[in-house]
Amino acid sequence: MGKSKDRRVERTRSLIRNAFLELTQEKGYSAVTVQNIIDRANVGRSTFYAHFLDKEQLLLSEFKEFQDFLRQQRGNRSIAQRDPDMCVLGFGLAMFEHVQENYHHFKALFTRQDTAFLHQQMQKFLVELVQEELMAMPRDVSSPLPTDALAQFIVNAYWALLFWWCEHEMPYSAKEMDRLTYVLITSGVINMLAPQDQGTGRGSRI
Amino acid sequence: MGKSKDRRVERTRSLIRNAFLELTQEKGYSAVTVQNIIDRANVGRSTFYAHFLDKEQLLLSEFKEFQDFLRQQRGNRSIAQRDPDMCVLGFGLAMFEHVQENYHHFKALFTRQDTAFLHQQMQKFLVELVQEELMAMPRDVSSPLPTDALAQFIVNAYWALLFWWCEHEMPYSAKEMDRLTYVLITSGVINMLAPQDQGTGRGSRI
DNA sequence: TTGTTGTCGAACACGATGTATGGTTAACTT
DNA sequence: AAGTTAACCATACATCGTGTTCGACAACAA
Repeated sequence: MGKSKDRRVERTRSLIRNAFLELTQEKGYSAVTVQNIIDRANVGRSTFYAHFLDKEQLLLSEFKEFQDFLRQQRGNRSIAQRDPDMCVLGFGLAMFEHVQENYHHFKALFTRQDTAFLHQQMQKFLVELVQEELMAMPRDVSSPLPTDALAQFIVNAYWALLFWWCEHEMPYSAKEMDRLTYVLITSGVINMLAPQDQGTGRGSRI
Repeated sequence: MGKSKDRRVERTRSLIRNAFLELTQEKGYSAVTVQNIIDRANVGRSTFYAHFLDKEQLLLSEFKEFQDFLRQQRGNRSIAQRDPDMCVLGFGLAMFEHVQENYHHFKALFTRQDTAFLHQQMQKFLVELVQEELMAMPRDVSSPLPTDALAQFIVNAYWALLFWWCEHEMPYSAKEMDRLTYVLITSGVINMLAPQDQGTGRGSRI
């Protein structure tokens, strides 16, 4: 199971998907119409609606693959066996690397203004993942900020730098970016977790 | 000058503006149509288009007021005479306070998913302001991250917490939020500015 | 082969957009 | 107070994109 049933649906979905990505790169998401897509894909109108409810659903299905990838990366490294230096966002490096590989798709889908709602969607998803990680860590209960706010902070920091990195054509390596983001975040976070403890800024443990 | 010329235009713009804000609160931005607005405002169709090019322009004109407010707040405190504890985002506190006052408008305009492009717009604007502040500060030139990336980080941190705060019906005071955000940011930022110097987390100077 | 299922393409109803026009009235001007 | 301006209204209209429906046909699985 899991394999395709009908070669036709495979073909059609692929045609639509490619046409969509092409057009999005060319004109930006909101400028692309369903008509454009089915013209480029050479596919009947009703066929499109047989596969996707919407232009937006098509986008989200694309975006879901990225989500699955990240969720998988998170699973790969259990919290216990993880390098302490990498523990703020276990899949942070993997995220930078994946974006680097799929640079053009990512830029088309995320860089434009008209896909801003994707950012929100993405951040919401990431916040959940990070929150789970945070909750699995031993931390001061009397911490001034609740876990979800902290997660929001961390995710936004990662996303901000990821976005900047992508907009500026990736001037650093994925590893450097992950490292920079990590340093930028952790010392501040340390203070939130254990206010009495003076963070050294090079602390390897949270 | 600066005053209104015609009472009619004042009245009409106000009617449209209010109808728009009401409807946005009720249905969310994207669900509101021009037809809805002019019905609620009891205004002719052509009248609407005589004042605004677009539904989007109407939104942006609303949003521009917030921008002007922040720019003004920044101007109020010159960088030199500012309390060192407040120097990451000079207008940070003012921003939290302003959002608190216009809570419902803010929530209607920024909290929904379909206005996500406003976030981007807003962050872009804030990044420029923060970047100016950063450049006016003495800092290590060999800093690993360029100024704009750093500004992006700071703005996203503020925005993330502002957003969280607003979504959770403001569980803390504006002052507390500003303080928390400040602490969360600075110690990490210190490390970026002067890597050799070990940040203490309570550093009062950048 | 036979029945099922994906696809085609054309047509259609619907809703929203933005423009144009000529008449009406309220607000400014003197 | 009377005259002038221009903001407003109602209506109509062309346009465009959407999402649905339907009968005919072709590819698929059994």
